[in-house]
Amino acid sequence: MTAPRPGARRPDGYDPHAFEPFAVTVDLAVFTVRDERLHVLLVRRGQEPYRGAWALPGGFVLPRESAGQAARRELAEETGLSGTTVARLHLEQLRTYSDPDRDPRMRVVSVAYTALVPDLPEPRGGGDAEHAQWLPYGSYGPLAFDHDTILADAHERVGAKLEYTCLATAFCPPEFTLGELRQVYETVWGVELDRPNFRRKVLATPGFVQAVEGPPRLTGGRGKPAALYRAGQATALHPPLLRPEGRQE
Amino acid sequence: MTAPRPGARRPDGYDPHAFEPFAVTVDLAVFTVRDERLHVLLVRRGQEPYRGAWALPGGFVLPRESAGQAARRELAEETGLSGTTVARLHLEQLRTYSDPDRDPRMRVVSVAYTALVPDLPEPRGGGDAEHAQWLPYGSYGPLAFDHDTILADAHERVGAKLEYTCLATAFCPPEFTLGELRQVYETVWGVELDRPNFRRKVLATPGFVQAVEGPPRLTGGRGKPAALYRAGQATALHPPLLRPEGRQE
DNA sequence: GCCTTTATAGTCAAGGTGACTCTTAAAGGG
DNA sequence: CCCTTTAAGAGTCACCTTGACTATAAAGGC
Repeated sequence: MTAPRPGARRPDGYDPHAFEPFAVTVDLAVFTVRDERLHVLLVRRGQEPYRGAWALPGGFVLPRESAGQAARRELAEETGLSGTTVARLHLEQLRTYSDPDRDPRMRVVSVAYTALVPDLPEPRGGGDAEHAQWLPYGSYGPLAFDHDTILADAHERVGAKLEYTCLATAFCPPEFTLGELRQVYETVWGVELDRPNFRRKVLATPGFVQAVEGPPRLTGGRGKPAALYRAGQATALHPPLLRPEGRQE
Repeated sequence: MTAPRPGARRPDGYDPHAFEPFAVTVDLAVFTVRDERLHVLLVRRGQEPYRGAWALPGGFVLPRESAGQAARRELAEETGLSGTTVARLHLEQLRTYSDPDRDPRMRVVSVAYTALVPDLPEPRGGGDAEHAQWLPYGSYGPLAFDHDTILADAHERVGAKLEYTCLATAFCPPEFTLGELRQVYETVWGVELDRPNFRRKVLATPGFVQAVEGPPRLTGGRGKPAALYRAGQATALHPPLLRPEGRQE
């Protein structure tokens, strides 16, 4: 009834040719906050199918690498960032998409990853169709393949993780103000948060952020200069920072 | 540098033979609560590698099915339950394991699923090595392949989801008492919960459970007979029901 | 009839939350 | 230079949730 299987109890002999070969790829949902809007890294397809449509960056998993290694390699290639820089970015497996018809050409199983990055300089060759570009979330037509679904799942996941992890600092540069951190929450959730309450909750969570000693200023904008903070060593938030009319998956 | 890729921007022509073929399987971490202990469904391997070791049930994804369909099919085969019964069980994708060396024979990428079931009758042919068996969580030696890792990840995920979803009812029969529901939390989390407080929180969450009209009793054990409840239509818990010294992923 | 066990009701103090106000320190415009 | 605008940051207050705890009710075992 079924092919032999690694790790199963079936008595059949093991035959490497008795299974259907699949292509395995990774797809990347890369988010950043730029100009107070959530942006996504996308590439324009130059061939059929979906020629001319936007798609998530990604690529094949190579013979000797794991899906996670493939994702980090693709992220470095698409953003033009150095390997050491990419190694510090937040990259997390989202889930795997395996509908038999998700690619009209052949059977492709794709492991999707979500990456969160601070506002980076425009990817190498900005504006060049050869490289990925930042687009405001939602500001594009339908994406190729099932990438709209993947991106929606990724957005939902990021929004949920902001509630109970310190993930928001991954969107920020090494040193940031509480206003910038609040911007992350407001941008991803699409809501406005009360400034004093946000401040109180963040500072009340040990290990979320830690104050930077230096001069308590960082100007360029209007208003009273804000103190600088660095990401703390905590990874989970207790208690969680729930969004106003919160839902979850 | 890389093979051509569906959904990417590369200008290369598309060549279905330029990628490495992978086998794609599903692995199942199936939990239940039996005799106040958390149990897992395992199969004993009858062949090398890991001959004689316990392993998670699972199998190949067939050419015309998605990973989710494969998982449900395998679950029906391993438990001996009917397709309609299995269709009602809670089944959820956990994550994908793709280390190049996770199977010594060949390249196998496995999509892991977590299933939660009420205390079922022993799988067909109970005690028969041909079929899966329930074992108390942790009561076995090292599992085959990376299945210890998968199972630990699944356990962590289930524990976390009990906090902010109505998942616990998936462990219970159609009608259950609040004591049984509390048993689920205590068993999965490995803690004791205060009865009155647990009751207050569950009943305060709209849509978590709904009272059954009938006679407010279900006896067989000691103590005052408990009222019966059914699972409500809610899926998320607001506010969450946090475990005592809670951690998360 | 007593003791044990479990369900269910109720109390209370501590702490977290949302909504708000007020002050301070900058930038920009006339 | 003054006044307005903007944002940071301090502080208040009523409400609600929470954990810890006490009390009562209803069953079974001896």
